[in-house]
Amino acid sequence: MDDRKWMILEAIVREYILTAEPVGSRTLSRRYDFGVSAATIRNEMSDLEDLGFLEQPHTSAGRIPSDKGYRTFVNSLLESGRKLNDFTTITQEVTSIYTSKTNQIHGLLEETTKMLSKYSHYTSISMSPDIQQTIFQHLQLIPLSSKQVVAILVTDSGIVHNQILTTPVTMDRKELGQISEFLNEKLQGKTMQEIDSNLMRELEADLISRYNTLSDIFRMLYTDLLGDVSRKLQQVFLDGTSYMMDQPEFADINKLKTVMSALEQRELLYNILNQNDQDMQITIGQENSQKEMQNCSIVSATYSVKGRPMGRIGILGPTRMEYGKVISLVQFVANILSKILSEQDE
Amino acid sequence: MDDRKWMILEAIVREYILTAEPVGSRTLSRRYDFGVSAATIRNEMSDLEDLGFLEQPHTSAGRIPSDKGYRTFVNSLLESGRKLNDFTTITQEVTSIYTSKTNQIHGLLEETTKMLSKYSHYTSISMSPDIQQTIFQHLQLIPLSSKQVVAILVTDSGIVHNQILTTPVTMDRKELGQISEFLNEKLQGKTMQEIDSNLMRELEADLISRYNTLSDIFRMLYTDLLGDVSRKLQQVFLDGTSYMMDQPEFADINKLKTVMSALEQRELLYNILNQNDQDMQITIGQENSQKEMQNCSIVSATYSVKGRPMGRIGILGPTRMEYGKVISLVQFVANILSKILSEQDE
DNA sequence: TGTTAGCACTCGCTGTTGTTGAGTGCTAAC
DNA sequence: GTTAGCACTCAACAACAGCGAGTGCTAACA
Repeated sequence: MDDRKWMILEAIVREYILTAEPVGSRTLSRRYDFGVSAATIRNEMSDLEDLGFLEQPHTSAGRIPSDKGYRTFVNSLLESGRKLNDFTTITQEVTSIYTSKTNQIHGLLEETTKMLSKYSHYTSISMSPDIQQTIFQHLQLIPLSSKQVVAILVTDSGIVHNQILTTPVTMDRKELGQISEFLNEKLQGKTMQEIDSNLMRELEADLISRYNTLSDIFRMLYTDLLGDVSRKLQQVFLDGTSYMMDQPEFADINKLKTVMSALEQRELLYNILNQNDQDMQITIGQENSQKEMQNCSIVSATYSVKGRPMGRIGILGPTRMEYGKVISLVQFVANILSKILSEQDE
Repeated sequence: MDDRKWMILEAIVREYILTAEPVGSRTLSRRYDFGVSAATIRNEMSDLEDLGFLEQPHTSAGRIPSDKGYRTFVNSLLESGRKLNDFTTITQEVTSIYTSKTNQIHGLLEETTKMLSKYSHYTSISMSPDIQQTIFQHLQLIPLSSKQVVAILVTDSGIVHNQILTTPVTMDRKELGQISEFLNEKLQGKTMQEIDSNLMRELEADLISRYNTLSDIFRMLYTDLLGDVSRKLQQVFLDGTSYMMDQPEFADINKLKTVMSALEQRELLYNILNQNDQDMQITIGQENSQKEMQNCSIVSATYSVKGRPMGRIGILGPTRMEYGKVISLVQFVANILSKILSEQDE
């Protein structure tokens, strides 16, 4: 793959991203100056097709990039390392939106999703922190009625979960206080991941020996709040789905429906956002494990609190996506979000 | 408007809802037996058009119902009072879905929305309770770090809100305990609506005189959690948006986009669901105050806890909607939901 | 050997035209 | 008041031609 081929491929990708029309050799030679004629470009394009970087919708049309073509383009973007797009101009705006928001992580993520859509004109997704990665901070049990207890779990980075537990027997305030005090002492500083069934069994035994009392609520706490319920509690935020309809590739209502239906399934969203756990993750077309999404690309990044990765935010669009712009934006917003979250946790 | 006209109008509405094709006089006379010829029907249809119940897409097409036509049809459905559609067959399924769910209202509403879509094949919406209508039950302040406090508000019917407050000065556990104990005593049993700025000012004075201490956190509690933040805290659940794409009236991607964009605006969803506060509310086409929604109809009903209306659930579709089925379903689900919510609150 | 001009060919897109058929309104007879 | 008959309308569909952007191939050129 020589230099000229590379330049032509890049030009075709850029041109197609811009126009959404198959790119022909003449158009290309008119708009770009490669110092060779259309005929030469034609030969190069034919080669590029043989190599799998381009595709031809039909014989007498121009070429469009294949997934492999986009992939090469994107890799080169990433390797080049130069500033792709400059979003520092909106720093002010973004931070002001963030700080105006309640300092609850869900509110921040909701705003994040909105902003990603607003600035990219693509559909965007955020995912609330994987609770397993967070650190236990505080547990509080509040009696609500004779048989109902609200359990409040606070982990670091401002995540608060609550759960109503209905106990078979009446619990008095003192018992509840004992249990929560006990757990607060034992679980302090542990990551939620470390709080597994083994640990809880130990603690249960310990609790019985200490207070000579055993309660169902202890087990309920584990199954409903502390245990591996992370997936259940992880929220997905979605915005800008209607931007999908601006894309000519989704003019066909059936293609559109395939994608839109997929976007309604939380589990599926979770999967497309977590294909691997690289910090910056770009999935192009067929690379996507979810077949409903194989006409789409997803650019996502992790956000973190004090260096610990917590969740992902991302942008979803057709494979013909403005990768340069989108990658910069996602990276930029993920950085600010991480900064805000880390600061506020102090 | 004589009996025969009425029968013809009803037949046209039913036929059009079924086929989505303009209904002609011959089709009608073939499928229904009015005992008169197509020509007579033709005359009647012409009259119905003059009266504003029907419309003609173009000269040589059949007629379709106007909004007024649908309205008449729907009113008669409601007045007739007879069982429109029987959904009792799915009672089992619905209750089992509900009881399998965590007894948190948000989880229930999420499931409700999913079910409404699943059984109706239309887009559906739910709205979490208007916190103003709920009754204060408990407030808890948990110190998180030296300057951060988690405020937990529990109101009746299992609604728990939490909010992280960042105080300018360090609060000790005792002070927090005093404030929450004080407020719990004073606010017990009040509806959130009653907790207004006047009451809070009184309480603030009272608190100062009692403990000779004043804290910013008191005011923050009001502005961020107790005060008129109901709209902010009210969540909207949406599901089945992709069913919109099955409707031939939205084959035009621009019409579709208008509606889908509207569905992304929470404020707007709130408005369309709360056009008035009748228990069962049906808004047809142009009756809708939101112009983006004037190609749509919305059928919604309140759900309540122990007779107190809390929020709404609803179904949204094209004006050519299966009103009979949808009305029954919404009513049915709202009833079960109310029952579950009222029981669980005991 | 790589590059280029020329040329025949392909094929989706667009616009025209004709046909079909469901539907209408009107009129006159029942 | 009802109905049969009839001329008329008009969207939808299919067939067809012309256009134009694009291709691959060939032969000539540096």
